[in-house]
Amino acid sequence: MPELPEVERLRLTLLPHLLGATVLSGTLKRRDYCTVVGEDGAVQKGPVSEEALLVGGAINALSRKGKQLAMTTADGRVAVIHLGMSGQVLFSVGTRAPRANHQHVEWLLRRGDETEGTMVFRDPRRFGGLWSYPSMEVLERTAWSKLGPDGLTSPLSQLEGSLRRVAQGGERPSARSIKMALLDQALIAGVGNIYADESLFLAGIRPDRLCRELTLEDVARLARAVRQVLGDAVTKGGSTLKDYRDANGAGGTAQQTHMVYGRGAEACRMCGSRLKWSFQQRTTVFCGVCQR
DNA sequence: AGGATAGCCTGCGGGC
DNA sequence: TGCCCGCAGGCTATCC
Repeated sequence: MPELPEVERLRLTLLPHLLGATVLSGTLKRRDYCTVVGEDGAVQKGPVSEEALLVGGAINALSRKGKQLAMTTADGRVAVIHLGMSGQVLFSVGTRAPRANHQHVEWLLRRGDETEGTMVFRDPRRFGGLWSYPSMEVLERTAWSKLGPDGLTSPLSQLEGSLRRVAQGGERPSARSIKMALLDQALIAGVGNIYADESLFLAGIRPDRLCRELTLEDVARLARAVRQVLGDAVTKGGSTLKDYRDANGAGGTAQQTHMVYGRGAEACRMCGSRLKWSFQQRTTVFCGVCQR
């Protein structure tokens, strides 16, 4: 369940291995795992050129928006990784990566220090994927512009602004529950099921509250909670529930301090009352006492 | 057009 | 022990 903190952690741990590295080769082991986007935004699945896999390029940036990670080469090409729900990107020194099943893409790199390294993208459930763009401009125009402000790096006022639009007194008050809204990447980018539940708990807001009934105070508190929950999780290396690993194979520890996620029917860490389950299309856990 | 829903996909845990 | 079922969820397509 990689969400923003896990992807950010992956970015931070990949950075020292990739910055300045030259892509010697790229292999797509599953043909339909990569989508090539053209200059006009048209998409094409199927056979992928070496160019699309960044071969021959020198990686000069790793950027992230929400849960998407973009690798850029000096000549402008971009490859975007979505981890989906079970995706992992592992880096290893040398020309051979540890073998595992479901390895869909493999890159051989020559790093700045002249040693060779291998980067493998594996994704058992295949909810993730690789997207190739001719330039950052096309990525921004066709995809990232549709995402809301990044939950971690956008100014707090923008997160608040996004939530305000769908709340009481906003431009288009929404009949959706706030839980569903938090999962909407067009509203705030990067929040998934784990951190939506955690943010709502911290803000003291019930997940089934309707957006249009939230007050401006609720919205301000929630925006701050989202920012804090995501930031804390990055510091802890993300949540490793089962699959998640950073580029070096290390797991995170944020799951140890979850207040509600995965704790249905257990005692609330704040008030001791029994946490409740609900299903807003996704499993949701909350405290009926602490959250109103 | 906003909002709800189905479906993609594999691994795993529970029940029998 | 082994099999079947249900569940996990990010995202897109589709329907109402």
